[in-house]
Amino acid sequence: MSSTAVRPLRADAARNRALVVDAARRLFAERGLDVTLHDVAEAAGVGVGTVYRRFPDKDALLGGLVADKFETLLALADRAAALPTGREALREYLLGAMALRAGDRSLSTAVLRAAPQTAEALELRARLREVVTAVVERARAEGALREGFAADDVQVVTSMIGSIADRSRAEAPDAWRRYGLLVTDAVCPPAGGLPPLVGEPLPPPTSVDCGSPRA
Amino acid sequence: MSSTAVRPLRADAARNRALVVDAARRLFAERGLDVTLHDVAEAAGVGVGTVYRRFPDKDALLGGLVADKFETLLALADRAAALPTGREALREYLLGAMALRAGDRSLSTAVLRAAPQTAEALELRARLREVVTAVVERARAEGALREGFAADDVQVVTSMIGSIADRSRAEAPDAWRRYGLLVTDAVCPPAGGLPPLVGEPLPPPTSVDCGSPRA
Amino acid sequence: MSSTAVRPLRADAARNRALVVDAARRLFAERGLDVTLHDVAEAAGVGVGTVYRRFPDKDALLGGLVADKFETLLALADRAAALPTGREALREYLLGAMALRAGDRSLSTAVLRAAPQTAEALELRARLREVVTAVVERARAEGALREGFAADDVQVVTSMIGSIADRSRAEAPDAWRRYGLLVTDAVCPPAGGLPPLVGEPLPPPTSVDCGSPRA
Amino acid sequence: MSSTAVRPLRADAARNRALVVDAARRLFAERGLDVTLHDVAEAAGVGVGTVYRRFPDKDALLGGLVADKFETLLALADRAAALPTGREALREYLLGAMALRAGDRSLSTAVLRAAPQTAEALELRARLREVVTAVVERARAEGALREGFAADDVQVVTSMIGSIADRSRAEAPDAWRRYGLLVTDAVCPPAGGLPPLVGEPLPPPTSVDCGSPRA
DNA sequence: CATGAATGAGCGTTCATTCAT
DNA sequence: AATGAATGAACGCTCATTCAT
Repeated sequence: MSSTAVRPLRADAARNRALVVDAARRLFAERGLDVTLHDVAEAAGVGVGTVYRRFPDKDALLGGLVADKFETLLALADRAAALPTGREALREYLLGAMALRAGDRSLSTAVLRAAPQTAEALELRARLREVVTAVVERARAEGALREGFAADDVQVVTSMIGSIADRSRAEAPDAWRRYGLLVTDAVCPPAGGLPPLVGEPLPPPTSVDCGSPRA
Repeated sequence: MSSTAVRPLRADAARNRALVVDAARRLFAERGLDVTLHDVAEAAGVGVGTVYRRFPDKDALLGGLVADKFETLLALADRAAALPTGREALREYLLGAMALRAGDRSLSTAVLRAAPQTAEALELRARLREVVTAVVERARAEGALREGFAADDVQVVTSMIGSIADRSRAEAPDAWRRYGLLVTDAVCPPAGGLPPLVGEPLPPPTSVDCGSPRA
Repeated sequence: MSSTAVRPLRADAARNRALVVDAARRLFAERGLDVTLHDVAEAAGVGVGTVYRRFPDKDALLGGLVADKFETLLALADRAAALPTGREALREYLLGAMALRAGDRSLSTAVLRAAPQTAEALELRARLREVVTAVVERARAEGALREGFAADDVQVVTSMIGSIADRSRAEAPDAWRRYGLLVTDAVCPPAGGLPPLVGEPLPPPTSVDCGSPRA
Repeated sequence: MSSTAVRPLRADAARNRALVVDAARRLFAERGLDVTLHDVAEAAGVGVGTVYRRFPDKDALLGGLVADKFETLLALADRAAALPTGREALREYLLGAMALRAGDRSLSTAVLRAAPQTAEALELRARLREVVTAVVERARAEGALREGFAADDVQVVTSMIGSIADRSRAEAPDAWRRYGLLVTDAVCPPAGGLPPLVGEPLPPPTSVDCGSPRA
């Protein structure tokens, strides 16, 4: 059992690794994927070499963040699955996943091109998918689901809302909720009929439409 | 009226500008935002310097593409507005705008950061907004609109769908329609009740979610 | 005929290209192949980008120098071939090639790993080889050649002497001649019998032996 | 004698030094001078810090290898000196030294820039020189030596052949012998007259000539 | 005006060397 | 004394932008 256990990092190394990950998460969340590793290193207060010591390249760093994200989503899904009805569970998960996604730009802009093919990330993803599928099927069984909606659609609609959040994060970090609810209601309407939309429309930004601005 | 009229470009200058815009549109649509201006210049058959003479920087060039887009959208809106019911008109416009947006990667990924404060673009936008508002209000008057939905929400939901299209354009250029209809139905349900979703879910790409991949 | 003719470089471009080539030749000759292209650019008084505009990468620059070298060697071989006897011709070429090689470190240290597969260089090399083969065969016909020596051995012995020259260039730029003559005499002895070696031995440098020090 | 004796290293320190030297010799011989000190440390089973404790920098480590080499050469020279004639002895030593040199890339390519001013190395070198001088003088006395050839020329011609070996080690590790014999014959011809050259010419590598390729 | 040559900061990455543990 | 984490200058190379021709 001790053979595969990685030796724990030295105290200073662990601290620096955490600094790097924190800085990376923050910068990627704020500015998307075109932050440089020099930026990350500087924000973490370490040298570039230190970043490269922990992560073989930029994608590995991004991939590392992704694994964290999966863990958070899995915890969310487990909490949601514990709710009494499928409807509540699905709405809880959808809105929760959207909120997570809305809070972190890095995981959207382009990040995961080839990135996180780590065994860890893949396994977490598989487990997450199981839980989400169960939740979706419960909602379907209750007749609470838009006909034809599938478990794999969950990540798509989440992503969609994420792109809105990326646009408005700076001025109105919660503006995405108006659209998150619109879509959640479309997938799985609330028990008591559709309420009016919350909040205000996102004003036309600068142009007819726009994905996620960078830098 | 003559006071705002900029002096018309000389014939060859205008032709060059058009060459640049055409080339830029094509390249950005094909290859996303990381084409170099040398690529654009070469594709346009002009020197880089010529591109810079017409557009102060890369962003301005991207912005320049927007004006064209507005014209197309305006034509679409006019056609939609001619339909007999507000419901039909709004659904036509929404799905049409989504389709336009889905067909052009350049205008999504990161494009319009500061973008198109040209007088031309602003005026087109204003006119477009008027037509869309009229369409939305007709739908509202018919009771065909989700309560609280506003004209300014149109560009937001269009953009949302665009981000999905960006993700899947390469493998399944029409995959966005499944979600475009989901959202359109949420905004303005079809007359005969909700049909099942069309198509198949977009498979999870590499990760939990992802905005618009680049390059 | 004009279609394949490359358009002549603009005056400034040609001047800068020449500056780059001159600087590169000088630096490579002095310091071997580990000069950086920043060094070359600085020595040439241009920006790095300019170097990269003319030569796609470092190897291309090295390759360019190689073509020049072949031309010089070819001229030498033609001159040597015009001498009355094969013995004189071969000795002239050997000592001349050694001298050229001794004067330029760049073409030795490691340069031509993969480098000069340009059509130009290959053709020059082929022509050079023909002329050298003719010279070698004339010497063989005269009985002036060490038995078994082949035309392809010429470049090897030249290279050998070059490595000596690299060692002593700084202190005694002509010290290679002692060994160049030793080897030339071994390949093709002078008409009147072996004279004593010229010059003095290269003193043991720092160590038992040493190829070509770098930097 | 005790005054120059440095305090002996502690047993473990001495063992570590030996581990480092062994690993360095092996890696440099295999892969040339661009192995990193991390590679050396890892191969030695110690930390990089330990390497630096024993050798102030990379050059010093390379220099450290030289002392070993001198010991081997000294043993070779002693064996050669025991042969009955000066001619045999000199040829034995020359070809043996060339073979040693040909077998180890590390000691050639660039290695000994500032190298081995250790007392140990200097003393070994001095003793080696004495033995070699004696061998050379015996050959001279027998009339077996090219006129003017000096003991200090031995290391030069050895080095020369080494540079050839570096070029061909990968494909034909014994190709140097053709040239080693050519040079040995030029310095000290065999008793029965010059035989034809052995082997085949080294084919022109990629270019007219080339010292010691790296990596 | 159009051209494309020139620029140089900045990219991701490496590695000799230092120093806290 | 030994370790290996940390450092940061430097590498080859790119490309948005400027400016001489």
